[in-house]
Amino acid sequence: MKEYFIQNAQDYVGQTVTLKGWAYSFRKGGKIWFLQLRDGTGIMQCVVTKFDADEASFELKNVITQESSVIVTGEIKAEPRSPGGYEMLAAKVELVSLADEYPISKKDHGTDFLMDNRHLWLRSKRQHAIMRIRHTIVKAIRDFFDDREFTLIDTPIFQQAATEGTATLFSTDYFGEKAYLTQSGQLYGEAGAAAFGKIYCFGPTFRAEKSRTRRHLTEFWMVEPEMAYYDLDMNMDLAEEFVSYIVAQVLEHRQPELQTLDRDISKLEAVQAPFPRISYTDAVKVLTENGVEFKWGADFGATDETIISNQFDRPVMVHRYPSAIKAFYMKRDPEDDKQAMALDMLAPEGYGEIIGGSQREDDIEALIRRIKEDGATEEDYAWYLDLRRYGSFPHSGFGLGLERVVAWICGLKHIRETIPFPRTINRLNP
RNA sequence: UCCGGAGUAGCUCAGUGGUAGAGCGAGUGGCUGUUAACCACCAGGUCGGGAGUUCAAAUCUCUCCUCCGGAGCCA
Repeated sequence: MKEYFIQNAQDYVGQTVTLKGWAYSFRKGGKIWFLQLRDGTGIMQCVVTKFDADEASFELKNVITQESSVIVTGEIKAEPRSPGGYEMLAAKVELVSLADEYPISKKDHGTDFLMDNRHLWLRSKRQHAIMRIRHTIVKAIRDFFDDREFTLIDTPIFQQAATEGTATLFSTDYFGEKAYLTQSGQLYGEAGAAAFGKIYCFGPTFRAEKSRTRRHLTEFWMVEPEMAYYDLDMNMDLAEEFVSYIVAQVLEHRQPELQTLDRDISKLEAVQAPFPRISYTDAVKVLTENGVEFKWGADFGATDETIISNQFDRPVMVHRYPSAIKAFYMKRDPEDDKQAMALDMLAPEGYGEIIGGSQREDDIEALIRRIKEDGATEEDYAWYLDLRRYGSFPHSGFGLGLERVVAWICGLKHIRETIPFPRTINRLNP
């Protein structure tokens, strides 16, 4: 059976087709009514008149409600007066199911109300645009790595130990044993890199931090590539190529959606490699020059990140952070032990950190020393240390937070709109 | 955890001691080109919960709850 979708309307001009969807909105007149039909791919204006449609179809105007499911058959025409440029002259409108009074009207609603109705809110134009851009970003991520000799290695969500030791994790009972929901797949990714050379994992990540800001979710998606024989510079080369590719793909495939969101396209078009790279030490100078009192050794706060990223029109990579504020597995700078071979990528326009990564420590003695400094034991990291014991190798990787990238590319004020069903400190439902 | 803000009709809000309000949405009627349509009519309230002050509390006081924003922490 032939299926017809609204997004392909230009191919149907002059044809009589059947569209299946929901009544997004309508205007009712005495002898004519307009039905905006939503089918998940787009919105089609259907014109139902007393003369062109059968009587039962026309009289539906007296009963149909917003979001009722309907099947409409009619001829597609190019029509400049229609919002989408095309419209259907309906011959038949079949009511599949009459909807109860729909909670979401076209007027303003508060975010909390909309989030309580997130399962319905997803039907709206704006949310539709965001989710389709998210989809394109996910596809770009997979295509990018799949086209560059990376192998997908899925890493476990239940983990026995924290990856970085600092963050608060969700714990759960695992048949009498304590297990944590993953904070990162990286350690497993390193095992993958030793087996396959270049790998990536891409899945949900959990943080139990009681963060309450527009940049935080308790459950979010992270993609983490890990590359054998990559040093910090190669890591940064890959990261900038990766992010420029994602932005380019969205610009190529999602112009209407960006327009729906009123996104300033020129800001995205500026995102071209190479990205500026500055050391942590230079970033501190930038802060000092901007009147911020900042001591070398501290971590950047949200406003510090904004000041740094505002110096540039594209993402900036800050590298060589103080080792004291970075994780134990990051390689130390051979030229200065106080610095770790870490990199953070800060998105423009104040969207903050979208990538965190590093060259990994490949010296087993240095690694053991740091594990002990953190109060852990060699046994805790037995299998991880094996990776250094059996053919240690220089390697690097990074993690990119999907939702922050979606928020940035879509120009959203809050990260909670970037994922279909956000999980935040105060939201577990719907 | 800390700091700040909010809670009144289905929704968005106004209402600072004296009879509970508006717009939108719902309902009814009208309209052959609507784009958040328009016109007319109409229904709709535990003012977040509890306690207190007062002749009188949505309004003042105390307390609890819920939500929002920010800090910290992070992608």
